[in-house]
Parts: sequence; structure tokens; C-alpha cells
Amino acid sequence: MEPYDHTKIEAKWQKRWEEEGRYEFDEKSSKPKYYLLVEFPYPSGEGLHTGHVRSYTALDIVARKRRMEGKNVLYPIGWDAFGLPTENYAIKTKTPPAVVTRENTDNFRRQLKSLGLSFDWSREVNTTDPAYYKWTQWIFLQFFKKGLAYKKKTLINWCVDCKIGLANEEVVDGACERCGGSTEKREKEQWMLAITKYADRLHDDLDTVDYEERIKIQQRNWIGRSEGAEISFQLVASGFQKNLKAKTKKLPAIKVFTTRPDTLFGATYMVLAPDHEIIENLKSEIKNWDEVVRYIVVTKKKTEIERTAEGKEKTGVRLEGVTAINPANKEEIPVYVADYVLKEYGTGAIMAVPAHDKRDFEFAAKYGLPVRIVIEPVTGTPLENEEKRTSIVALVYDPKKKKVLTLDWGKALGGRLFIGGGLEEGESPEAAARREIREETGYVNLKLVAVSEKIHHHYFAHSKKVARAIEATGLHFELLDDAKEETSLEANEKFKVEWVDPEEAGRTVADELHHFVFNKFMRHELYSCHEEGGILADSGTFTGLSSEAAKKKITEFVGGNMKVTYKLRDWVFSRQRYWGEPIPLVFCEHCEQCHKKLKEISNFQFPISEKESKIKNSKLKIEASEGELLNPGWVPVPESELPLELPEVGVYTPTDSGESPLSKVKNWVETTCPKCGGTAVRETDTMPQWAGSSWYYLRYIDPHNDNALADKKKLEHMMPVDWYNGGMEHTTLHLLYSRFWHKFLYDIGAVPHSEPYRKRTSHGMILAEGGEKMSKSKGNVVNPDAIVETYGADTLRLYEMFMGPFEQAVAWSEKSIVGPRRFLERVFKMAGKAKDGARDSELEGTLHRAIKKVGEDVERMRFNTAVSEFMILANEMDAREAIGKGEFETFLKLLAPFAPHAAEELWARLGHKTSVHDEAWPAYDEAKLKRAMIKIAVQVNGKVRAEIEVSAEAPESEVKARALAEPKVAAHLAGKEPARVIYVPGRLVSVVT
RNA sequence: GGGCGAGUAGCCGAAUUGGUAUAGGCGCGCGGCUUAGAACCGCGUUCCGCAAGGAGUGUGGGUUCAAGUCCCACCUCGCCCACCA
Repeated sequence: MEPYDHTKIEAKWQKRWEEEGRYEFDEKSSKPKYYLLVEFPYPSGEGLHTGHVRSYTALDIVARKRRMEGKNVLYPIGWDAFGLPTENYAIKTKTPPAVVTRENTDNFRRQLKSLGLSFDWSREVNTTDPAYYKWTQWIFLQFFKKGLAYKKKTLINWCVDCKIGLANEEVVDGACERCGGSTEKREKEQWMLAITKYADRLHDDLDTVDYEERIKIQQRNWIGRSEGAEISFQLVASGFQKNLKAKTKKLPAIKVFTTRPDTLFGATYMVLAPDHEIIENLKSEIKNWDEVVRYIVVTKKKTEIERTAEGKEKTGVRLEGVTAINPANKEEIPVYVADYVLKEYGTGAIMAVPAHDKRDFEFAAKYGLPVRIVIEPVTGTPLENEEKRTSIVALVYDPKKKKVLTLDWGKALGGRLFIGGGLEEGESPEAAARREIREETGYVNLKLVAVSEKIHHHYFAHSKKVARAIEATGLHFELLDDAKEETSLEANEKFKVEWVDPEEAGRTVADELHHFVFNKFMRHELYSCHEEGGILADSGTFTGLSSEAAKKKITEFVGGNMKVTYKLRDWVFSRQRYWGEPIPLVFCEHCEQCHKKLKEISNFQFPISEKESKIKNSKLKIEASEGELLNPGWVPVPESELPLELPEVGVYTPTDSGESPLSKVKNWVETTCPKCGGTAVRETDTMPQWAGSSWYYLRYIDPHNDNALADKKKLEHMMPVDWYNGGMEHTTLHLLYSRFWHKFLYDIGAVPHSEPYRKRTSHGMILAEGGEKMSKSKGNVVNPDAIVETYGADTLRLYEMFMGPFEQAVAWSEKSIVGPRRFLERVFKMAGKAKDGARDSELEGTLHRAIKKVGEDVERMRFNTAVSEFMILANEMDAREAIGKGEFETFLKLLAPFAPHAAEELWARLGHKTSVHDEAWPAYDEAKLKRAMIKIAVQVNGKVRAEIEVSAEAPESEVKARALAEPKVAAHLAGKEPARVIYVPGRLVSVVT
């Protein structure tokens, strides 16, 4: 047998497969389709990354397995080639980005092909190809025409280095996501896409798709839907309550949004965002107007960085002369402006409940505002037949020793606790606490420092063997001196009195209630925010209700309404850059004037539908889409003129004013208006990188179509994508954006399904050796080329699948690669042992179990255990003198998706003229999975004492009898009769005395 | 501060979802083969103990005949988001 020469073998088969066109998708096939998608790479100058290899190999394995299962598989690849690194490189070297892109894609293609990935290379797409971005532009025009693209002057994040506007999502810790440079706020007219109009559908439709749960959670968090209430607070001139009869000016009411209407009785002040419009209207009422204006001006100047750099210190100014009425209890409460309230979220105004919101608490503490507790916490789990009680938990702290007093009741009675006990008839909580402390520990000289709110606690009292529901009060004492009285004898026996370090106590106190009290007093969690299961206090007729029930009732009571809000913002779609899709719009002053006049005359409301607008404007003989009405003067480039190609420019640097380099190409910018024929100028902003990747999966289906983004019938047949795998870093932005585009395309009838991806999974990052991120600057990037050269593509594929759980981050380890390599060498040596007629029933069982395991592992993306199963199987086969040829062939079929070249080579060496990849995926025989004899563990009181071997069919009674007959079992029973004997079929026997 | 996830051998990690903890790989040790080395093959490899036995999955509790797995609390690390009411 020839040795394993990976270079020769891999080159040979890659060439053969390519000549055969074996992985090109066959549109005429009658087999059921299966569409597998991986995130297409950004072809950077650094070349392929080990992370690409991980994701692409994983779905390559799925693709190859699906083909063996009789599916017609589409597994395409392409290039997401617009983007900053290429452009920055072009600026530096004065090379056209298109040239750089071609060089990089050539390199990537070579690298991907060297891995034996079964991509259909005939369907390659490239986002920078005019034939491709023609349709990116077309989609943008549809957004525009439907009024979902609009120009808006906004404060944008501006990267000083890149000279580019960034979406909020692209600013990380106040720095630019791409270059890491500092950012500032700048005002700029930007094209926006109204993704918020799709917020509810993007949220709700997650229920209809099969995404990993963590991905759904991240998407939902990003959309940030929160249900709450809008409640109106009437503003009045201060002193309203006292002068009820006196005439007071009628001031406006202010709507606030809150997720916690149940805490309304605890609202002790109100806060407006500094840019809230109403402030201006209140000018005449506000006595300290100058101060308020000064504050507003200062906060406006602050950039986001300055605001965060300042730390958590809250600032604000009270509006003197204006107060608000709390609609729940009619109390008059002060009104503040403060920058911790955001204009963009909710209504830009809040009711502040310092007792149950951390930010409100901080603010209240600084400005001396009242804190009113209206929610009492609930701890523990309710049990049956609870006995009701009122009791206390006393936390005694010795400031000299810096220790807290605990009682150790031992394991059986509930571990370490503070001092606790019930109230006696007519006793106050303080008196009860002092009594309990004296009785249990003897200490008598104590100072009461603080008292908690009532805590509703459910627990099982081990000492009395009874379930209890108690209303407990926490009391915080400080020890004044060591004076002690004698304690009861009973107390001395039951528990140990110990002074322990607070840290230690916080870690080891066993009971939830005691933890709560500890956190309150020792960790100074003075406010308490009990989202779930709290009980209302001090809230009028609502006192005693649960938080959950009170939300709706209180909202109704004050005439508010339940409302849904989202965190998601509209998408800033303009970039002041060269290397992106030109936005196909022109600006025409003449048309702008027309629209202004039109607006005056017809007095219509925005937005109105396209149809409606046509009718309304017919008299004026003007046809306009919603986009034009929304953005006066902006006219779309006719679809017949697409693609609007990027012109050649000599210099790629953005202008100092922040405009795209395109603005300097005079003969491109100056054009005629497609609508009125007058002079017009082109939009010089380009689209963000996310644009091209928002629909590429559609183009793969029909990559050369010049009449539509893809043929409808083909879309109907191929969509949705059956399985999409990509990085966790794209689960919020790319995934959400592309779902948004797809839903829009569905709405305008361009695609036949409302969700693009049926199933989405995510792989974990590959870290450098030592657990750090791989990065060029750290010089720890692993180049797949080197690994392929020394060990071979199959070894690299196996290693990356084996290195750890697919969905988790794992560190690269050069040393460990030899494991999979040795495995393959062993398989090559073993091939010589494969003989006709060498049958082995024991091996057959192992083989069938492996078929089952490997198959299931691939479906669940547990590639690491699948590879481990291969190793076990190989070890077992290799331990024999001879292996049945059929069994070895089955093994090769299982291995084929993972190590396609090695499997193909050995398959050929066995004398086959056809490809192993054309074989059917092996099926396992349920009957052969079972073992004849099984090992059963025997436990005595939870400890394994013996192991017996019994027939798999042995009845329960026999197994139990055998177990009890074991000498070691008998010895540990020590003559006692077993109280119970439990048999878990095929697993163990548990004997309990 | 919030959300999500993770903590198992010297290291990467398994554990059929509550049923014999540590499979597989790396590393290490011993032995074989070899002039020698590499490669390869075999055996061993959680800790304490001569053994019987005992301890053991970040920490403290709980539920259970039985807990790495479920519940409560805490600690540490990672990722994502953060003045989102």
C-alpha cells in the first residue's frame, strides 16, 4: 500500500472533480432541492482566515451528506467586496479598488479550492460587479418609491480618521468599528431606510423560523420591543394644590412612557429630555429659565464620548415654577430636565420612581428627592399548606472587627443563617429582633441602623418541619460592645455562633431571604427593582396586588394606554465614500420648487400612498412616488439606466468637507433631470457595505439574469435557504438587515416568501493560541495555506471540526493538529487489512452505532464528537487482523464528507471506478445497535459498589437478584434488608436501605 | 448596569438530557521496534492511600434512591449591548 501523500492525492481529486463539474447545481434535476448558505467572505488582502474554514467546512460536510442522501444541493459562494479596507488600500497605493479586489478574490478562490469545498463555482457573485449592483440599486429605488428611504438631517457619528458617517451600530465604545479611531457628532443629511416600520414583523416572525435560540434572543434584544404604558401627567404652576380655588393657568399635559406602571404611586418626580419640545412652550412659567437654557446648551455640546467619560454622575436642573400632578395619588411633584433621559426613546419624558429604578435612585440621591417604596419583594417558592407568620431577620455587624454575626445550623437544619425569628403577640419588629439576638447569642448592646421594607418569603422550616409564608422585616444592627447575657441551653446545642467576614457570609448564607437582607444592608442595594412577582404597597386600593396584575389596572385607573416601543432605529444608509454602490438619485431644483408649490396648493398629508398621490396630482400633471413627495427635489434614475456605474476617479480620499470623492467628478455629478429635463446633480453618497450582502442569497439562484434580480419561478423553487451558517457577530446587523430587505421584497411582490432563511446556526470564533483574538497587529494569525501544505486539507478540515464544540469559541493549537493527521495515516494503513469475507459481528455493532452517531452529530452540528467517533471506530478496526471489506467501505462513506480526498483515494484503491461521493449515505440497522451482554452498575445508597454483566434481555427481577447476590453489595448492606431496589433498564441497580 | 453563555484532568474537551464522571485527542511516563533518531506499536496517566477504602465536575445550600446535569444564592471568566424608562 502506498503511503499517505496528501499533496498528490488532494491535487489529483480536486482536478478530477472540477473537470467533472460534479458540484455544479443541476437545475434540471428532479431530486428535491436543498439550499445551503454560508456568509460570503470579504476578500481582504490578508487572505483566508481559519474562521472561514470552520464555517465553510461544516456546511460542506452537510452539503456532501445531503447529496449522498439524494438531495439536489445548491452550495454557492461569492464575494462581499465593497468596503473600507480595500478603499483605504487604494488611497494609500493609488491602485483602483477594482484591481485590488480582483487580486484578492483570485487569492481567496485559490485558497478555497485547495480545501476541497464543494462550492458551485459557476454561480460566483461579486457585489462590486455592475451586473450585480444594478439590482442592489434597483432594490434601493423600490425603497425610495415606497417612501421607505428618506433624507434626514441627523446628528451622526463621524469618524475623524475615515472621514465617514457611521451608523450607531458601527461605533464601538465611542470608537470607529473599522479603524478604531475616535468619533464625534456631526450634523449631516443622510439617507435613511425605515427599518422601524418592519420592527414588529421582524420581531414576531422569529417564531416562524428555526434559528438557534441564542440568535433569536439577540435579534429580539436588538429590536428591543418593550411593552409598557403611556400615561399623562398634567403640568401645573407650582403651588396648585394650595391654591385650588385660585385661578391657575392651564398648562399642557405630558405623556411619559413606562414599562412599570405598577410603580406609579412611587413616582416622586418627573424628568424631561433636554431637547423635549415642550420646554420651549413653558418658557413663561419657568422661573429659572436662564439656568435651564444653560443646561440644555451644555448637554447639546457634549458628544457621546464626553457623556460616558463623565462616568455615571447624573446631572439635571429643576424647572422652577412648574410642577406635575401624579395621576395616581394627585400629589404635586417636581419636574426636571436631565440628560439621562433620551429624546429618541419612548416619549422623551419619564416618571421617576427612585425606589425601583437605579438611575432614578442615583438622581434622587443627588438632588435630595423622596424615595417611596411601593413594591415589596417576594423571595422563595410558594409551597403547599403554608403557615402564616410575621418575623424578622437581624443582621448584626461589628464595625470594630468588621464581621457579621451568623448562626451555623449545620447541614440538616439549613446551613448558615443570620438571626431570625417570629414576632410575639404585640411585639414590634425591633423588640423581637433584640430579643432573638439576646436569646440566641447573648449580645445586648446594639444600635439599630436601618430597617428594610416588608419581604414576603416562602420557605420550609426544617427545625419545625413546616412550610411557611412569612412577612419578614430586615433589621440592621451595629454591635456597641461585647456585653453578653447568658443564652439558653437549647441554643447552645442547636447551632454554632460565628462572627464571619462579610464576604464569606455573602457567599455562604444559605437562605434566599437572608441573602436579600445581606445584599440590602451590606452591599447597599438600597433601591429594589423587583420585576417579577413583587407585591404592591402604599398604593391606595391597589395595595396587595402583584406587580404583574397591577400594571394594567393602574394604567386603566389613570386613563393611560398600554403601548409597545422599540429600541431599533432607522438605518443610516449613506456613506461619504467611493467604494460602494452609487445611490441612483439626482437632485433637481426645479422639481423641488414644483413640489413646494404642490404642497401649498393641495395641502396634503404625508405620507400618502403612491396611487393616491397620482390622483391628487393629476390636475397638476405631475406624477410622483411617495419617495419624491417625502423628499422634495429628489428624482430617481430611471430603472432602464441601471446600473449607475461608479466612474473612474484618480484620488479616492474623501473631501475635507466629508463628501465622497465622487463629488469631484464633475461630468458624472452634473446630469439632466429624468423628470423635467432640466439640470440636476447626482447624489454622491454611496451605500454601506451591508447593502450588497442583504440580498446576495437571491442572486445565487439566478446569477446571470439581466431582467430581474432573479427569476420568479426559480425563486419559488429554491427559496427559502434551508440552512444558513455564519458568525455570531452578524446575528444582529446583517441578519436583521437582510430579513428586512427580504420582507420588503416580499411586500412588493419581488420574492415569493416572507422569510429568507429557514434555519440559522452560528459558529464560534477561532482564537489564536493562548485564547486571544487573531489579529494582524498581534502577528498571531494562522494561515490555512501553510497547514494545507504540511498536513493537507483533509487534516485541516478534520482538525477544525474536532477542536471543540462548533458553536463555541476555541483556541487554535498547532500541536493538536497531529492528532487528526495520525488518524488519517492510520486509516491509510488499515486499508491493507480490508478483505472480502472477514466478518465480525462485534465490529458490526460498533459500526452501526457509529453510523447512527455520526449522522446525528452532523445534523446537530456536533462535529467534534463525530470525529471522535471516527477515531474510536478506527482504533477498534485497527486492533484486528483483518477487516471486512464491506465494513471498511461503510467507514469510508461516513468519512467522505469530512475528509473527501482521502476517502475518495482509498475508495479508488479498493478498486471502485465510481466516486465514493456518489454512494448513498449508509443506513443503520436498529437491531444491530443492541449489545448482547450489558454491564450494569450496582449502587448501595448512591455509591457504586459492584458491576454485573447480564444479558440485554434479562428481566428486571433477575437483574435485581443478581445485583443483591453480589458479595460486595451484600457486604455494604451489612445484613440490613434493602428498603427499595430501583432498576434503571440497561443502566444500573440502586439499592437503598 | 442589563442580556446571553461558560466554569469537568497538565491542556482541548466527552457524558445517550437526572442514571457507572473524565470517551476521543494533545501532552507526559514506561516498554517494544530501531545502529540511532523520527515515525509507528503496546501499556499507563483525576487526587489521597501500601491496601481496604475515601475524596472529587468554580463555592455554599436545596430537591432526589441517584445531581456535572434540576432549583436558590454567590464567585470567576467570555461575548454582546449599555443612561432604552
